[in-house]
Amino acid sequence: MRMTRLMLRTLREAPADADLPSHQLLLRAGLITPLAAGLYCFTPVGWRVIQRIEAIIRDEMDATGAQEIHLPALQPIELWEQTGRDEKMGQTLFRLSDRKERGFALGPTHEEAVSYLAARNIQSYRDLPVTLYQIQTKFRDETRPRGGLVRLREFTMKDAYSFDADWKTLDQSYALAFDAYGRIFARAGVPVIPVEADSGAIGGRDSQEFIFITPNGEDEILLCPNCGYAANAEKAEFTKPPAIAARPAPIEKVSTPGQKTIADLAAFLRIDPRQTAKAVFYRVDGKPVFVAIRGDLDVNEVKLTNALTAREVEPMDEAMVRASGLVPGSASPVGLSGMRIVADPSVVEAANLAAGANEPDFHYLNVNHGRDWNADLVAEIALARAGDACAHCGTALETRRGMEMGHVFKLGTMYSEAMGVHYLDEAGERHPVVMGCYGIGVERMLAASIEANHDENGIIWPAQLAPYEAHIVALNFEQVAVSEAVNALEREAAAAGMSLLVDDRPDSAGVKFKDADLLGMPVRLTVSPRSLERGGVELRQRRSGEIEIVPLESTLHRVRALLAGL
RNA sequence: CGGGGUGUAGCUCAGCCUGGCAGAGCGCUUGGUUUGGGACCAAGAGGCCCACAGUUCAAAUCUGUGCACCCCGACCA
Repeated sequence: MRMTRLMLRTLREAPADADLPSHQLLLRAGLITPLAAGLYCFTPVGWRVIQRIEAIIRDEMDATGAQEIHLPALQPIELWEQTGRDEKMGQTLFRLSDRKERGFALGPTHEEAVSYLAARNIQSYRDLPVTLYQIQTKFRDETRPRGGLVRLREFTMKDAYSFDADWKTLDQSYALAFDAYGRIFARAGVPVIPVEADSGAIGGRDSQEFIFITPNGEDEILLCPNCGYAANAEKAEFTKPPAIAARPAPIEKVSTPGQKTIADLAAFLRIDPRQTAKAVFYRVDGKPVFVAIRGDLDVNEVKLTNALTAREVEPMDEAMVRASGLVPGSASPVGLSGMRIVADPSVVEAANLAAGANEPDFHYLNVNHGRDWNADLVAEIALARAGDACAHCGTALETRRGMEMGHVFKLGTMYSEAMGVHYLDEAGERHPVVMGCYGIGVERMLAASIEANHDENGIIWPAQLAPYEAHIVALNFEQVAVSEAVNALEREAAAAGMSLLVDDRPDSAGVKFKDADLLGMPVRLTVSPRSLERGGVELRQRRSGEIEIVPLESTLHRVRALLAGL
């Protein structure tokens, strides 16, 4: 492709509203153009990269025996009502209606649709196992799109779904997908680590995320430097610091003027925060819930949501706090009525805790669960933090930020039961199919690859993502010797199925070199009177900056050899 | 949805406080000189100053209300 024909506009400066390096470079290199929040147009060069990513995904998915399909993005709302997810997805689901006022939704994911398809094509154990996948547009009315291509409202997802006769063979299907993911991300130049994750709105049992560790990520990951345990903060297990042992003593009310936070209270009473009970209030699906946890710990809202099998958990607003008769800063589970009390085991097992007295400026000492108050539900709801002990080996956990690149779930039978995906076994008995699902965000992968592969001058494409295999910078293109050399390279590349980007613009050398660095092709070939005089073409590797002069005849051969090694 | 920020040329931004002709650099067009790291000269094109309402003789500027976009938190690939 010649740049004089290519629709591409590079920018010297990054638009002011771009923060992430990937977002800035995508805009500066002219790969995308914003249309609205969370919506981007892809230019010819940008789209080529998307297609390269999709090609890698297809290659690796096909290699596992998965079969590509295509499902509609536009779906009748009844499909979502069948699994109850029209409710569960809430505002995230884009809804619309047709001319006859029939309700539709734009698919944010495709478990329902694929189950519909599977139910009509899978009948016998002989049809199993099977894994289906598609690369398709998803629509999510995100509360906050962000980071350029990191979080979009319309995006492309590779979503795969496995169908098995039982959990044992699901494990095999899951392992196949898991291994394929490792290869896909490696080929795209995105280093990832698998971490344990919560399964969220998709549901199911085991689930793991492939996380690209980057300070620009949205997720918090806890890592054990010793045993390698890795989990999303919302899921992470840890060993809590032990409670301070004590024999139950009589409850006692004390004056604590102005002491509202745990830190204040502990300092005022000269006790360890572990000897206090913390009260946090939540609005759970519209109802007030009182949550008690030991003072040195924090509540993990995802764990809380799961423990309550709730749809929505949010901090209680002030109006509800007041209406509930709670005294912020001195709230107490003792004598509390009118709302559910959820407690972390830490606060149930500890003795003689300091807790609020539900009266401003007063706290109780020696509060004991089972004697002074009772929880309606005791569940592990503590949030793991940096420095907490690894549940497996006791080493202090570390935290990192990360970007979720892919997510794999063992769904089990929840969708197959709701959608009627059954098979008959050898004995003629009917069973729900056991499902798994596996997703990758295509645009996010592009963003992550740039995050992982760039320098101050621009993008450095991994060989398999590069929109063109080499970037020819032609200087003095009007000179016959130069244009003939370029023509020869183009003819040879076409015959060999290689793609070249040829800068045949009349601009100055500096402009062309800057653009070549910005656009980031792994190999730059400079063809100029000077290079020809020196014996051919100047070949420069984008990542290393290494330069060599190669004879014209062997240039593409050399390029191929280099790309194979990248 | 809560908190913060920003809306002026394709991009980066001045101008706004203290109301009075719409600005600069880059980019774009034309002509010329250049051609190994964002060259130079000359001449141009390009604006509903986010929208609406108000105050005023007069509004990019002051007031109000919306809207859009970005960033931080609750959701997800």
